[in-house]
Amino acid sequence: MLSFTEENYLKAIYHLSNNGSNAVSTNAISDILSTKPASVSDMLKKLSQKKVISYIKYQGVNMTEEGRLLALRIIRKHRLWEVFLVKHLGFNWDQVHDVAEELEHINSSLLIKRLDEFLGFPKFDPHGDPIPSEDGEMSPLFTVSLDTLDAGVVAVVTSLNETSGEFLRHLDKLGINLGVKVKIMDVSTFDKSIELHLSSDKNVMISNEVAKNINVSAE
Amino acid sequence: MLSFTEENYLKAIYHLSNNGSNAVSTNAISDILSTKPASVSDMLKKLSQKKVISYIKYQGVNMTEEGRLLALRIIRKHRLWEVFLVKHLGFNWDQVHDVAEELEHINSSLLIKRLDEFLGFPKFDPHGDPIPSEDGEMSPLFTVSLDTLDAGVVAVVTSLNETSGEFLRHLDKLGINLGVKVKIMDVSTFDKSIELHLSSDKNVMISNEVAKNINVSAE
DNA sequence: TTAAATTTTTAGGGTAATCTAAAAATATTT
DNA sequence: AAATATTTTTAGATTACCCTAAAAATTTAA
Repeated sequence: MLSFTEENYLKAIYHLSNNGSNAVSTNAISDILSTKPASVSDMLKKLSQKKVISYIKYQGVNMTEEGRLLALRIIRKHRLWEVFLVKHLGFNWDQVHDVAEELEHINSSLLIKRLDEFLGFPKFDPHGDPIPSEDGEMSPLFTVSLDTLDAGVVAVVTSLNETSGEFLRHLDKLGINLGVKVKIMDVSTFDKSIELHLSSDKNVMISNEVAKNINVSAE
Repeated sequence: MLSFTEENYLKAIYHLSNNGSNAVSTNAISDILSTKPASVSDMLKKLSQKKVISYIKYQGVNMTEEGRLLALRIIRKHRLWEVFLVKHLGFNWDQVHDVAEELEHINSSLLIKRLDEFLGFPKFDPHGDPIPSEDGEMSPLFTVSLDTLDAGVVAVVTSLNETSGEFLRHLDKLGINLGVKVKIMDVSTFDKSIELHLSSDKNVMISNEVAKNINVSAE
């Protein structure tokens, strides 16, 4: 059984390792969790003893299969709660993250089983990210980031690489949401900023930086 | 802002003081929370500094108005979640307590506002206990415990004084639930055990001990 | 009303998670 | 490949919560 804090470390490591494949550095973890590298070193020893990561001093961290599964269970809970908050409690997609961050640590397998059922076994959360099954399986997303597409291509926004409130509000202002269909009108040769035509019939300009953080499935 | 643990102490004190009216002893708190009296003494100092209780050494604890309100907010969350678990996730009334005990500490006023709305502003939880409003108001329950009634009286089960799984399962076996109408058939002069006639047309015997823990509203 | 029993508090420690400062290992640059 | 810079770890403290053992206050009983 992992503590609240241990669960947060494990989740951070999972995200940084992209799905458990890469090794993760101490500093990267301390950055994400806003703790000091020294604290991370301490925690890595503990998680290593609990066999959820494999850890060689100075060599970074890898997840064990057990750790990967535990992380996916937490992510499953997080994303199911997000669906509940948006679909049933009328939350906005940029309001759910912090609350889901708390709810994901509630421990009750019955609760999650029933919540999943209640929600109709959703496969994706409100940001378009896939919800892992109880044994860690996920529907893959075949997506690319907006900055890789050429003029003329039509695509649908499916997920984001940035979840800060600032970024989400910026997108809201532009009228860009999950599920919005966009057409690439022009890619500037000057700074690679992109002109988009939205399904709302509006044209907007986004910087290359913004485009990098928007994932779409091309049609 | 109170910690998870501080919230649990405050809630325990609230319950023991019946709604903030009586003084509460250190031992009573340590019993309920399964900690040692020494730990309680430590915590009382902290809660006193935070002005949620008033505390004079060796004299027991009283809640401040601020503390009473905070306790009621936690109880409000607990009971709203219980309604959600039973009404929407199909939990049994004897399965909700532990999960609600975790959910009650999630901090988001928007979440609770929306949950209340989603549930249709319920006034009572699945055990028949009243749900406090945001500013601590509750619908009063005019109830008596079953052991105070005489033969011939008809009443409806509205709440319980015991919430242990054992007790709840015992009642389930007997066919006694919230909302069940009971008629007192006989009160034994030997051990004060009571024969009940249930709305299901069954007759059952309950001990005086059990009767003491069942509250009813007499008709 | 004094002695005994009980309750409550203090003193001193332990563990989990955090920190700062300094040391050790690794990586980069010249 | 030696010097420098960066990353990571260790050492030593701090805070929150909990413990045991002993002391102090209060309550009960003889």
